[in-house]
Amino acid sequence: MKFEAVTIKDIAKALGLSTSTVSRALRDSYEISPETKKLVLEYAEKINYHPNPIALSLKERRSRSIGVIVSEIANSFFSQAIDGIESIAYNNGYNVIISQTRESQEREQINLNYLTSRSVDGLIISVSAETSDFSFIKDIISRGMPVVFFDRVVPDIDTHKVVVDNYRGAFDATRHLLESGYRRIAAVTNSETLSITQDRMAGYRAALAEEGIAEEPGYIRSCPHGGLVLAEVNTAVEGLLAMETKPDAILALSDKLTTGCLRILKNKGLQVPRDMGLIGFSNSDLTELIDPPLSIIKQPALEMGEVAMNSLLQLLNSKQPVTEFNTHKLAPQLIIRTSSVRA
Amino acid sequence: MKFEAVTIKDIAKALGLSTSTVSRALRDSYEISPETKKLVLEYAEKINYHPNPIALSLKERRSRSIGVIVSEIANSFFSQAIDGIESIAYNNGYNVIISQTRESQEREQINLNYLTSRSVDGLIISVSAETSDFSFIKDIISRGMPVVFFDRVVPDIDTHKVVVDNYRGAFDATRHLLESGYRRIAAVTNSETLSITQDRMAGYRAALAEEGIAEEPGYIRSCPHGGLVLAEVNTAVEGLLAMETKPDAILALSDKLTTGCLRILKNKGLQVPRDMGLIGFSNSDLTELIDPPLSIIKQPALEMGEVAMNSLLQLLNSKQPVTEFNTHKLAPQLIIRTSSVRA
DNA sequence: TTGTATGCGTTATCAG
DNA sequence: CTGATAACGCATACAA
Repeated sequence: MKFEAVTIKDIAKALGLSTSTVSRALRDSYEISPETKKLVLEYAEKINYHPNPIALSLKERRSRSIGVIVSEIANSFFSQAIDGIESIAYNNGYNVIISQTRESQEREQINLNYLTSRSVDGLIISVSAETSDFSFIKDIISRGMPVVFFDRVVPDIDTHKVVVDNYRGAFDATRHLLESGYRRIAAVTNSETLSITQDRMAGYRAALAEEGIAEEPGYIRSCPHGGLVLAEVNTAVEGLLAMETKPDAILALSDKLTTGCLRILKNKGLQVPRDMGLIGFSNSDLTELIDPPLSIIKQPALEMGEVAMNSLLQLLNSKQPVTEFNTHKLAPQLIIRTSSVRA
Repeated sequence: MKFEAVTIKDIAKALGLSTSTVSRALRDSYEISPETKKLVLEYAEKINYHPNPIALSLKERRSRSIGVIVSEIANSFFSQAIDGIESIAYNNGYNVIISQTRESQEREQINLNYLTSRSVDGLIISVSAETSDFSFIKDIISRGMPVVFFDRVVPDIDTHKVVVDNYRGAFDATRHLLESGYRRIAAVTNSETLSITQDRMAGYRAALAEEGIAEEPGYIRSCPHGGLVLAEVNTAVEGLLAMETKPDAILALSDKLTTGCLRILKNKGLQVPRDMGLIGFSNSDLTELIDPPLSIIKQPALEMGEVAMNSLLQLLNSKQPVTEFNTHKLAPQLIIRTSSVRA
């Protein structure tokens, strides 16, 4: 017994009307008599009629669903952002289809392909760490698919973007470390190709430069898969600790990297910030409960999701092709929790 | 410029063939000549043809997408479960549409209604805390919609279910507290109507009974919205602390409740487990980094999601109506991290 | 005010 | 081997 829904035909047959009359009655068309309308509406209600959205999609050439592509759902930042996206989507009658790339360019391509041919009406994308070839995304945009980037954006693609001020976040955090007395500040970074990595590194460098501190290349350790592969983080931190002049603090450039660094330091018996300064981007909900509480740079993930979805709605609802695009740059929250006095 | 996809018609026209021939060539039908096939396939490739899945859905009466209904996406347990669901779905060519209820029965109804009106081939549901009337879910199942429950199941609805052994989890945790010397163990619980709450409370009670400890009603504090509303948790914990014979330990029955209790205790200057024992269900990723590390009952969320999706696939792929249903009961992981010696 | 015919993109059935 | 036609469920231009 398959899930068989009632169709307009069933109503028409039962009431001795034509499908078009029923259709119009259901849509409350002005050209249907009140009696017929009442008849149809009541019967539809009674047999629990719901229009088939697939048929509607085929007709209207839109599905009222949007696709979301992130690297990993089970990540505080992304799940909070998806929460925000879903809220706005729900309020506007859109379904949200999610898919994850696990930082793989190939999966990104496949998902993109799948979703666009799946006739989603629009896409919200945070690109994968591995992706270097954006021609495919460019292509679907140029073919008229509304796309909004969030978090990991592609600078030279012209469309709505939603980010935090990554430069400022990293700058402020680095400066805070400097003000706390740290001088040898290392950076554990995400894939270098990501916009967010570049912006954050720029902030890091600027803060150091401002203090007249020369950049020490050995202090910059990149994790191409952004901490998704824990071994990468391990290598990075071990590398730092093995240096002759060890850094005295670490700036971690993503959620996973922050908790990864913290975990590794702890495993080695090093306490933060007593033995090593640490501050990083994070949206985990327990950083305040760590003892001593961890200082973090927090992104307004929920709000970013909401803004992204609202931006997408704007694209979806505009009849004219949109040519002016916004880059929404929200403020990151620098949350200082540890005593600022250096050990 | 709308996103216009290439259709079979375009290929047919360009190649001077009929749509049926093109369709068959694309599906590699045996009745098409190799030359024609080659011609069609190459051209399709060239112009980047992809079949319109909406048209296919209409024809095949299935959408190759499934719906997931949870109370909140931005929750470690659920986001990990969704991760697992998406992985299996992806491997099997299904899209995942997520929606959240925020523990509201009304939103659950609306989402259910929206998803079932044919746009989804099956559903994976974790019911909302508020829901008491399950007739609607019963109804859609009886009408043939494949449904799998996970985590929060409805006991008297007959379908596949995926849970952890909640009884055992709570039982073991409570016994651990008892073995550590705690005697006045309180329980901060989720909505009483939830299956998981009942099972966990049964485990809690059994462990106490085994030790000959009488149940103290004042020690059981319920949070109808499962910690989604922080004030609820606050009231619960404050209530416990205000009692003349305060409890010496707390069993927290959900993710949000565990971190909620911890946060509140900390805010009051009470340290766990020195001043108050605490153990609870949690899937947060930082519990090991708290100092002293927090003991938790962890659910294999990712695996639960995978099992749920696999169960749903079984329903989706069976031609016969399924009459035998499994309840997959996975083992919760009791992770003891704090020193077991009572203060 | 209501009914008939057409099309959205695809495949299955039936002809040729 | 290939083509014309109907059907999936719905909305709408066109008839009546």
